[in-house]
Amino acid sequence: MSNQQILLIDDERGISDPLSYALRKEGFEVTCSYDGQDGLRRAQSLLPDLIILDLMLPLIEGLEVCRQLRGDPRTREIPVLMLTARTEEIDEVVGFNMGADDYVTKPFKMKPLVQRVKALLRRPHLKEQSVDVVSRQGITLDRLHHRAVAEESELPLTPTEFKLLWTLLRQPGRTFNRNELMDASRGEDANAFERTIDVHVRSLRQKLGARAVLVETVRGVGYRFRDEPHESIPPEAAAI
Amino acid sequence: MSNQQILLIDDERGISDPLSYALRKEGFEVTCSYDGQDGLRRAQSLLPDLIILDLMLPLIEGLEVCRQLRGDPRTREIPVLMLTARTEEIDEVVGFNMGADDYVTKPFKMKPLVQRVKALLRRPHLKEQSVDVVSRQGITLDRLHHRAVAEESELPLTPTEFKLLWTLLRQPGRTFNRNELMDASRGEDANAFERTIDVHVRSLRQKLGARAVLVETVRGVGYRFRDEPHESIPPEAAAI
DNA sequence: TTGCCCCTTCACCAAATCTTAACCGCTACG
DNA sequence: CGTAGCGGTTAAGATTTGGTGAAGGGGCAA
Repeated sequence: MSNQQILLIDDERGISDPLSYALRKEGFEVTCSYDGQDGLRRAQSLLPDLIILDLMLPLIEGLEVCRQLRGDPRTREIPVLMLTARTEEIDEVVGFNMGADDYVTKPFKMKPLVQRVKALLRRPHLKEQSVDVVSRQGITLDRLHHRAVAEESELPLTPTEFKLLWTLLRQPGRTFNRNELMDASRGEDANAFERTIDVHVRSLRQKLGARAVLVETVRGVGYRFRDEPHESIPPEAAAI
Repeated sequence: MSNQQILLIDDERGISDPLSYALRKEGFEVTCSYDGQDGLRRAQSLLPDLIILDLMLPLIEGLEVCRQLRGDPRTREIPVLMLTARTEEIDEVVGFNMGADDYVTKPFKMKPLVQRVKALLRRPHLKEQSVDVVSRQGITLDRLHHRAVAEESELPLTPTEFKLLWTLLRQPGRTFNRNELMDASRGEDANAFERTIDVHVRSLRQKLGARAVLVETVRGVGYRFRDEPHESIPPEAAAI
């Protein structure tokens, strides 16, 4: 029981069985569930370290399960890896902005999937690592498909704008100075006119429309993505 | 930018100037010092994230500076990058085991040096890495997010005010003279009208409202942040 | 090659912020 | 009391910073 626990919710035994086998061989403790309702119940009682969730499920479908997981404070933080059958479904997932942390399309290779699982589990607090989807405040970025969605409607971002937003979105609330944004958006390269960032930010804001306010200017420093939900900054924690 | 701060101690302007320029362009906040004594003082008031130290210095030579930095608990953990003129000197330095964290021989290329600097800063140093959050008496400063919070409500500080408060807050009870506060808030530049600080202190106090008393005036010397584990902060007087 | 898209610069403006300097009142001390 | 020194206040002027419109260049596909 000292191992990490994974809850696998999928009704297709053809998927479920080999996957659970593979995961167990990697040393994980795997619990299987074959429909949404049961999966949800187990998630809430087990509080596993990770949930692998099929999009198409009997009784309650995957998206709804995901939504409910996110709605419950006990399960809110558990990483969810979504399995989808068709590529188009991804759009749906991304579009509904259900907060899956990553997803994989079926059919999938076992190795890469296990890798993704490990990556998600390795991530302790920071939302980083090899996550391909980031989603905040109604904006979802998928860097695999290079798609940006804001509340159903797709955002036609240019590569630079995308990387910029990706960087900001990955660490909401953190302020980045123009240099950081510079080499985040433009690979390496280094020295360019810092103000270039401003121009990109501008066009980004234009495309974000009403959501433009989420990209905040921190005068004298740089930019940051608004991060409101929680307020708690460790009070007396980091004293010298 | 109240981002990472570097103290550069080197008397050769031919080295010092271009290096500080390069580092600033990378987004660091650089303070220069041109002799060992001054450098040591500044290190203790600034508590920078990194110190670049020339081995050959007027007044107090580099090794001695390094030794004293290591002897002071406040500066003990700050990474030191040593600059030496000749390769043989490195052996000497290493031999004395003064605890420099890295060495670079002059002449050096700018790029690699900046790389080393970044590496040192990235490294989760001995204990905990550089402090990004400071919190005292109900006031919390977070330089990563660039947020100042006093009892739930956010303080809209200007960059200078932020740095000022950051400096005071990091060493509560310690009195800083106006020069120290000057180069803490004004990154470099040095001798401007000292009274400028007074004006900043005033606007800082205004924004602190009831907590203004925490920024104390030490007549004839400078300012300090109140340290005493104070009991109750004025209850109703919160309005400005 | 042309046209289009995207990135980068540049110039200009308004707003935010910093500095300076003058004026005041308070405090310490004979 | 009287005075010098020091910090508090204020307001105006100087400077910095970010927003914006537009021009120029490069890459790429038609």
